[in-house]
Amino acid sequence: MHRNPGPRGTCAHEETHGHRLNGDAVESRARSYAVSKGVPFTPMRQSVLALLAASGKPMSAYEIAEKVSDARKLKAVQVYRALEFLQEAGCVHRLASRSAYFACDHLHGEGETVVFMVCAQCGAVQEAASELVARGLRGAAKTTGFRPRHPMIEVEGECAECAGTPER
Amino acid sequence: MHRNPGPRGTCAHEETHGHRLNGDAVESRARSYAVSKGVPFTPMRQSVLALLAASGKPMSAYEIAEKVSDARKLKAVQVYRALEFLQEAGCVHRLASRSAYFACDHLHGEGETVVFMVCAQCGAVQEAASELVARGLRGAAKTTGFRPRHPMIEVEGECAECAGTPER
DNA sequence: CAATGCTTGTTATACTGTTACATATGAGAC
DNA sequence: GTCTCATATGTAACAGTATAACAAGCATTG
Ligand SMILES: [Zn+2]
Ligand SMILES: [Zn+2]
Ligand SMILES: [Zn+2]
Ligand SMILES: [Zn+2]
Repeated sequence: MHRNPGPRGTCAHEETHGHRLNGDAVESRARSYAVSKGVPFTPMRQSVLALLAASGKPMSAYEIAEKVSDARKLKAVQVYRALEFLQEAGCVHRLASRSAYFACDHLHGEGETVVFMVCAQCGAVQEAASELVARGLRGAAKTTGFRPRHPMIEVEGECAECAGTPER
Repeated sequence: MHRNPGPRGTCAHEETHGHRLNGDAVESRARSYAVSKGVPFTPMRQSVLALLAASGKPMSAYEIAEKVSDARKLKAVQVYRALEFLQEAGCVHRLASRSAYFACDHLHGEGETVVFMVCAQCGAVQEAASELVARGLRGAAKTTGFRPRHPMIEVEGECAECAGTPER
């Protein structure tokens, strides 16, 4: 469903949406990953990813379960299973600060240190890789001999729109 | 309980303990905060803080409820209330990546950007403030006009001890 | 004493996530 | 085709995390 709607351009009513992303590109990344693992990209996985990509904002697993495809009401465990696959595929991230999940259309390199910037007003998430942050983390670790493996960086704040349009 | 045990030096069996911290100093910080807010530093708050400080490792709220003072079995809500106070007082942090709480004996400045380094093996947490990370975050935010407020940085990895003594 | 403000005790409930097991589906192997 | 195997799905129960609501206690103060 909702395949090939043409180019996903910016649309006029951003306030109801999260950061617009290219759902087709995200989905094709998921498909590639599925192929590479020799597993199917099932309708279940497709639906969850499509919902997240269309929303563009973080949603809790239960929120996803309610809203997926307007049809069959999913159980939480089904959503978690789909999310597990999508996270492995790199199409979805988990926001620990909110226990929420969101679609990502970036292609993250292996050692990349990614910063999630979460708007406290509208919930939208922006991502940025920062080599400077990565260096800072390595420096912090070195002072104590800590061996860093998986950094998790989430910054709460206000996105440009919400900061410019307070309380709207 | 376990007041004035003299200087808290390193002890011989670190594997069962987290990073040793000065429980007295932490508690006195909590007392100061209580005074400054005109509220009491109650036995409830004292017990929870003492347990966390003695353990030196992150514990879940329910774990705290079970282990506090060996006596009266606390309800979760009581633990959460104590933790709320202690977090405001700056004596306890929450680890979002583990939904766990740990005592902190640092005195964090207002805008300080703190990195939590969590050992995947032993669970111990080390903290370090990094101005370099702070600059990196500001840089990442600037590219999109994001206004950062509360960074949350948790790095999973291995502490020096566990990295040096794998699988022991 | 009475009023106020905060803490505590208690119950219930919401939200988040996992385990276990039965069933279905789909791709090779025979 | 059918068997077999691995994986995905359906279903139920449960474990773990966190908050809401309200009664009761205990202090300080007027
Ligand atoms: Zn991403
Ligand atoms: Zn916003
Ligand atoms: Zn700290
Ligand atoms: Zn360790």
